[in-house]
Amino acid sequence: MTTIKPTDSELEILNILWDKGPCTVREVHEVLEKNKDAGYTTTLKLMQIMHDKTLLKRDISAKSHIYSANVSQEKTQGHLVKRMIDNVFNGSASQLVMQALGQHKANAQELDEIRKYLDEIEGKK
Amino acid sequence: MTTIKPTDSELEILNILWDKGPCTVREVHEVLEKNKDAGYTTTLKLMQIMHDKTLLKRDISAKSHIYSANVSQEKTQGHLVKRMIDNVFNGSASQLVMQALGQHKANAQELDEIRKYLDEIEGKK
DNA sequence: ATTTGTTTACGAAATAATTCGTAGGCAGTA
DNA sequence: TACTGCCTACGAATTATTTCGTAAACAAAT
Repeated sequence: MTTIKPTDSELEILNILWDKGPCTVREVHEVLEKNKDAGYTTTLKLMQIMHDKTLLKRDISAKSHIYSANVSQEKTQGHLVKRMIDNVFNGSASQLVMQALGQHKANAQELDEIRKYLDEIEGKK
Repeated sequence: MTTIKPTDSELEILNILWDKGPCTVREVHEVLEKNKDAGYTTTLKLMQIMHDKTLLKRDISAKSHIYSANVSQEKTQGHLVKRMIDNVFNGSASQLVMQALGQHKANAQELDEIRKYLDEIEGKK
């Protein structure tokens, strides 16, 4: 089993690639720069390392290499949530759910979605 | 604003202290040993560092110092969940909730608790 | 009094993550 | 051709985290 455990910096980059699709280092870097200041080669190096770890794949046929995520957003989110349930909530998903809802007030539509999802789960039993 | 961001090792120790209350290093270490092997002084050092960071407080009146958590479990869980919502789920708590429920099948009782909690939230509007 | 065991403190090695300087390649332009 | 700008690769410094060896203090037991 492959354990997906990106660092915070890696996650920032993955988020950009999930959002925008395949990008050059330059494009990723420009998005990152909006929130923090880091040198271009720092971003480059990070993405190269992520490629080594197979978190990213790349197309090097052109001069500017094109990187894209090699792990799905859903699977990564799933892994991270599972880790949090185990390490922070002693295995209780419902505890996490309640903390999440308490933390960030969801709107009525979101709450409905969740209800529907609960029905779905319960229906399957 | 104090940002609570314990590392994985620190979280293991906090979990023990939240569970058992104030403990000596020895007591914490014995629990840790069940799951991994690490030297006693490693645990000691970690707890000293956590004390420096004010994650723990301690009573040094006796020879064996007594450590306890200096951050509440609830608040820490809250911070970590918020971080995850922001960094991994683009601010959508409901996305996290659904991933959590998909990840770890909750039992009927847990689902009920969640429903009740949803009602509570909605009732307040 | 000496030994034994348990404790803390300290320092430093080992590992992991982040950052960036510099060099070399290559394309476009003066 | 020579200059400029942008790209990758590489190596290394920096910072954070984890690990542990060793020494000193102290109490209990021999």
